Amino acid sequence: MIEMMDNGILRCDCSAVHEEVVTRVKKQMPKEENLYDLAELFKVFGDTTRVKILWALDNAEMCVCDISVLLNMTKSAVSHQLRVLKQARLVKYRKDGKNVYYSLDDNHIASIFELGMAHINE
Amino acid sequence: MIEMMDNGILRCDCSAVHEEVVTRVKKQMPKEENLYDLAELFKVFGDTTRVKILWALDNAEMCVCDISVLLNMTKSAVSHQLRVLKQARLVKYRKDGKNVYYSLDDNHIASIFELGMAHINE
DNA sequence: AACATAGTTGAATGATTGTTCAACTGTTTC
DNA sequence: GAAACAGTTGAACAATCATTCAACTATGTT
Repeated sequence: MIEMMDNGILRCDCSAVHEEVVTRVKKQMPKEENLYDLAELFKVFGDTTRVKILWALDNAEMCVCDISVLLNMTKSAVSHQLRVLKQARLVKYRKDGKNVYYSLDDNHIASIFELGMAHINE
Repeated sequence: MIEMMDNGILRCDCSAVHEEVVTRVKKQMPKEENLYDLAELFKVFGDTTRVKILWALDNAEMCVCDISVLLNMTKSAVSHQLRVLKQARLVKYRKDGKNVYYSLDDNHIASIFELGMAHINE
């Protein structure tokens, strides 16, 4: 039997065509929480500005002003996005005088981007 | 000198602090178009439902009804998301009678998800 | 032919989100 | 101390998006 969800109400408007497949796959699925976190991570990658920032920081440590000039955006817009990247533990920063220097905080990023590019150029 | 953008108007409200870094990084950046496509791809990954569908299809070929039961969602909602995945060339399908069977159309997906999980569990 | 089921589709809606704007903090320099 | 600059922040706005709903197509069954 198909396992019921939390509330016991089946939202789906059909009966399983291949019950054995569904139950088997259900067992092999990661925890709901992990899948949610995974989607949240990709959501961070799912914005042109953030992708550009990450790609840039993969090449060099940069301050907010540098990134602003590079991407031709306001410091504010860049700062907002850096905050998102910071919260996702993708970038780290160090302060030096008036400047705040950002750099990558994860060595998986380049690999993930490579794989993404591989899919696009196919 | 920092290269001007298309319209010649600098949106950024500051002068580059490290001009040489900016120009060097700018040279090493991929084409605007490729970075856009990359972000678009990750945008597809950036939704819990789609992540679940892809993870499920990595384990077995399934029809819409199966996925609906597995995720406890309406066929309509699942079908909408399958369309997005189809457009991104991430899933393919075959028709058989009343059923439409979906399966993965890219062997990078599992690797990308693995790397994403690696970042989360750190 | 009529009916049930699998799946798709378009419009509508509520929620999320990226950028802008203005105001702010903090550091350096004159 | 005041001006200048780097960076942050919160509210507001426009745009995007995931799900729902209702109507539809198409295939199989009786």
